Amino acid sequence: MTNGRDMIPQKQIDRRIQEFVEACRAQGIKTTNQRMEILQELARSEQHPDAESLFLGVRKRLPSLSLDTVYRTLRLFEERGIITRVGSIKERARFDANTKRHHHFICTQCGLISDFYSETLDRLKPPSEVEAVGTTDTVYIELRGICNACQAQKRAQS
Amino acid sequence: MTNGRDMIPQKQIDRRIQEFVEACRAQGIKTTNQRMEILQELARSEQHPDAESLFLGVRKRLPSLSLDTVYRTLRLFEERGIITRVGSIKERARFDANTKRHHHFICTQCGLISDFYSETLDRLKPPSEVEAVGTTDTVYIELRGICNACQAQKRAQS
DNA sequence: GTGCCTGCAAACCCTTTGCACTTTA
DNA sequence: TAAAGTGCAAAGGGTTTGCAGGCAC
Repeated sequence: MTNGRDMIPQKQIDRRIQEFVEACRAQGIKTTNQRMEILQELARSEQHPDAESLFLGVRKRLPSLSLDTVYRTLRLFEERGIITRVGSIKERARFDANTKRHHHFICTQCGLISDFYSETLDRLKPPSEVEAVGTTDTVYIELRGICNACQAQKRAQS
Repeated sequence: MTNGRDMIPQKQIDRRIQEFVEACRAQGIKTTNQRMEILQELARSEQHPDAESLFLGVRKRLPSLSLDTVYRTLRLFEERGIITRVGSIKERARFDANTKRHHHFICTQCGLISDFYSETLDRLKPPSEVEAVGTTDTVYIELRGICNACQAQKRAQS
């Protein structure tokens, strides 16, 4: 592998793998070859790859790997907080006809989406260092949490 | 239809429809019954509905409506800036092994995702009015724009 | 009347799942 | 060796598309 701009220092990756092995021990997850390689492939990239890219990359070293193992592994890692998913919680597409500038609160439990308005957030400027990467058109902000209804329900259950 | 809490004043909807008709005239889009009804259904709701909910709602008034017309209409409206989609630009899931607190810049043209760090953004607090809806766990921020490579390419073309 | 729009049905793509076999601890 | 993990193939769910007829302009 060449030292292209999408490379993370090997030292950092080793530390990440070390953390991972410990996390697995602590959580009772088996540290299989497949999982190690998938995590390493992800940790090594700065491209925020999708399941298929990871699959293609890891398969060079592990030709028997199957795509569904990649999906299963990523889901497992995400559930355990070992990795994160970029962007919104994936669900079906939802739409909005509100043309006034606004932001969303999203309940991670029931999926409620609620509009709110905030001049402070509207005025938020992207940090200048981002200019090195590109020009920002919009600052998308999403508050994620638990709505009052879901909280009340939780309290009632306990 | 009852006056539940998910209702938007009819006056506001009428204004929205009026805007829509004008936008269609201006852009040379036909104002069909289906489109009017779909937009009205969306404008009337505060639930940020998905394609299927809209389909079920509109079908009460337009029984011949098909689900793919709803999809086509929503896509058209979105392209023309008449409505917006909640959450990230929908594409396949992409993952991240970076465990340091960070944010993303996303190029809306090529899909590049780039990490950046900002203490200002890390410290951002949700506006207090959101407490009326629920408790915020995380503030998700995404900068959307055009990366330098895509800009250079655009310039080269013109 | 012309060309955009619609409904229908089938295709599509990403992701998930059931099952039998394999591997890890 | 017991339980967890894997590969395979097939299903699943949301979304898109090709086509023939229908409708707005």
